[in-house]
Amino acid sequence: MARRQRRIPGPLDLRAQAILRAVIEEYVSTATPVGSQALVERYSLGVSSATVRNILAELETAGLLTHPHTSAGRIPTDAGYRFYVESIVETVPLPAVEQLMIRHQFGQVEFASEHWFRLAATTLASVTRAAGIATPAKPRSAHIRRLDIVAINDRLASLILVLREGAVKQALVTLDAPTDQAALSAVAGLLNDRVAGMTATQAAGALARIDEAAPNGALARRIGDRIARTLMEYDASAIEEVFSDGLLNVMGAPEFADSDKLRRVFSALENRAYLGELVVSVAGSGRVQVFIGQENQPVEMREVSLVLAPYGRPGRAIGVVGVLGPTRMSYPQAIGTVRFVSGLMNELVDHLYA
Amino acid sequence: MARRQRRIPGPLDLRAQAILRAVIEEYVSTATPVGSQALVERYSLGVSSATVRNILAELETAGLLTHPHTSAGRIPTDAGYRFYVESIVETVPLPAVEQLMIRHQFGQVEFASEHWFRLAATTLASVTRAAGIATPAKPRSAHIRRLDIVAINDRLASLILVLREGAVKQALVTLDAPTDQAALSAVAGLLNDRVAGMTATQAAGALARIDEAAPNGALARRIGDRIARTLMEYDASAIEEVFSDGLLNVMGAPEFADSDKLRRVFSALENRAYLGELVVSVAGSGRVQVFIGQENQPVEMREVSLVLAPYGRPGRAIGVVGVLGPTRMSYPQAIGTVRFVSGLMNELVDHLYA
DNA sequence: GTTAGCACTCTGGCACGGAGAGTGCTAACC
DNA sequence: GGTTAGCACTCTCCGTGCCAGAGTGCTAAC
Repeated sequence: MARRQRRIPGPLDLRAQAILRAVIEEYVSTATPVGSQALVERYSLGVSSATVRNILAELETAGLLTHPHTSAGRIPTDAGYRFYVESIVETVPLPAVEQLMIRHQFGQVEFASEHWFRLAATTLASVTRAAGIATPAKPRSAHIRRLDIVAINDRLASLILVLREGAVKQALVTLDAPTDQAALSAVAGLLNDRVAGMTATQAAGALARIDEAAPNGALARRIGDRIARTLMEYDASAIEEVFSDGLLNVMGAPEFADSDKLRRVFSALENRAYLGELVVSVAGSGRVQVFIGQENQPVEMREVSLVLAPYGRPGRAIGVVGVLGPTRMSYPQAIGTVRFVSGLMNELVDHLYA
Repeated sequence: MARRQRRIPGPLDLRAQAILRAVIEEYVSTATPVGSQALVERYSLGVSSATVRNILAELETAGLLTHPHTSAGRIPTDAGYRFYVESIVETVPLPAVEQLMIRHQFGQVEFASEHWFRLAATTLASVTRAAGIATPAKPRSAHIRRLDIVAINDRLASLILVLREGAVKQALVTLDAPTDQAALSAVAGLLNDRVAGMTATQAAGALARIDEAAPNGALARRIGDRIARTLMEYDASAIEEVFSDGLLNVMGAPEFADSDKLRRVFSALENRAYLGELVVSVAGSGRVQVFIGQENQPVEMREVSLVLAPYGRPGRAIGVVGVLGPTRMSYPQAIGTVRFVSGLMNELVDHLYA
């Protein structure tokens, strides 16, 4: 059987594919190594366990399955899952009933766009029984739609920036001299005229041309600086926030009975650099992406899988929604669900920009 | 030794207190049951192990220590920790060096008040090596300082409410008829005059008196309703958000090697009702509160302890900062740190309201 | 009241052994 | 040639027994 040796999974005959599929699906649902016996009993393969054993051995030399030890059943390798996802199984769209239910839930929170991405994570978590993750849609470079300045006391003001992309940013500004709300409103009016519709760099340019000698000029300058800095900082961060829900689902999986594994995954999730990079790459791809076990860069993530999809408008704001689960997860379902939710988020964003 | 039987820990002689203290401090640092031998070796008690054993037995009948099994050392009970915290140990103020370091960190984020409470949690986590938790300061009933309306498209507007307490709330409003920014600004001006400085209920009253027949009256009415609802919803939630950091520290403790315990604690932390109640009670108390193991209402929290303190201004906004750790934690240090951080937060809030 | 001494108890680790599961191989079969 | 029955073999898992070690509680002496 080691006759047709192959390193990369080549064209597998249909029967082998069916058996690989059966092993994966059985393992996904039972979490225990799958033996030849169990396969012939539970799947109508039309062959005996001995034949199945031969094929299992083949799949193992092809690198798609392994053995925890000699007398145990087979479990899929990461490559096995990958092959399964790419070549064997067609992704199942989310059942219409669930689609309707989710749409209904999103209807409930109606127009509180800042909560959509949280709801997306929660929904993904409950449908897939894994952890749902989501980031708010964030533009590569934000545009100021409008700014407002509110006095807090005579030396302190709150700067409120409404972005074209829907987000609101807030910052405090200390003032050199006692200033009342009237002066602040005047400056707000002035600056609004100057910077509305601009990005951080454009605004910085426009603000540099403010005449400090003009009435309220120094104040406008000071506040202008704060605006530019706030926007720059916002643009500089790849992700604003990563919201996750249902981590408890993942914690419940038998592969995480050892709390050390959990620790590793959690610590990877606290690593904003990694997540930011991931989000950027997924956002760039424009479609559902699957990262299985070893395919994840950080070692701590090598025992889990991610199914991620971007949402939003490429030119404008982009965010990511997805699912995190053990490598032993139902990929077709996860992919279908993530695809649906990202589509739904797209609709919502479109509605906002229409 | 069962002569002076007592249910509630009565006045313990000084030597017994010293031994209880030694047991607790030894157990806190080693996480293994403490035997009489170890005590005489590591603490200069001036008596033999036999005497120590007698006293340990006394402490056990007093309910302050237990035995995992006959031939094991002693571990403190929750009552033991409670007695230790209340009667034996004086809380240690945070070392000046660390105080300075923390002040410095808070200086770095300068005036982004929305981030203070996150930083507080992060700081508490890193200093105490447990999990830090914090909520933003939230008023019992919010006051509108100012409102602003920004058109998103001709049927959709973003409502921005700046609260006296510093927070900014955002909501979307769908419009019955196509409306431009000019009309929205006019309505914003009108409503600002009407509701500035009001609470939700006051605003609802004032808004009810808007004449729908007046120019822009219907629009003002619609937006007014949205304002009232947004404020009501904000007031209704006991807590806005609970931010936690350093949960990894807690996960690392040996008592959580079993991932099921972790699961329980996490699920309790997802229970907003419980947290809300807790925050309210701590906020009401006005001082550092310690909840040890069994003293926590939810069963899932019976294996951890909380050290919490309120911050903010009683009449206005109040939040909570604190630490969550295993019952086997260094209470004096935790209390000292929490006290310092809540004091620091008070200073910051005062500065904002001054 | 304190202490030395000692019997007693319980855990944790380790070796052993049998049951069970599943494999790989061989030889027969269609 | 592919398929299958049969079987020896391997490895885990689990329960049992055993031993060393830690620590207690008690007693009797100081």
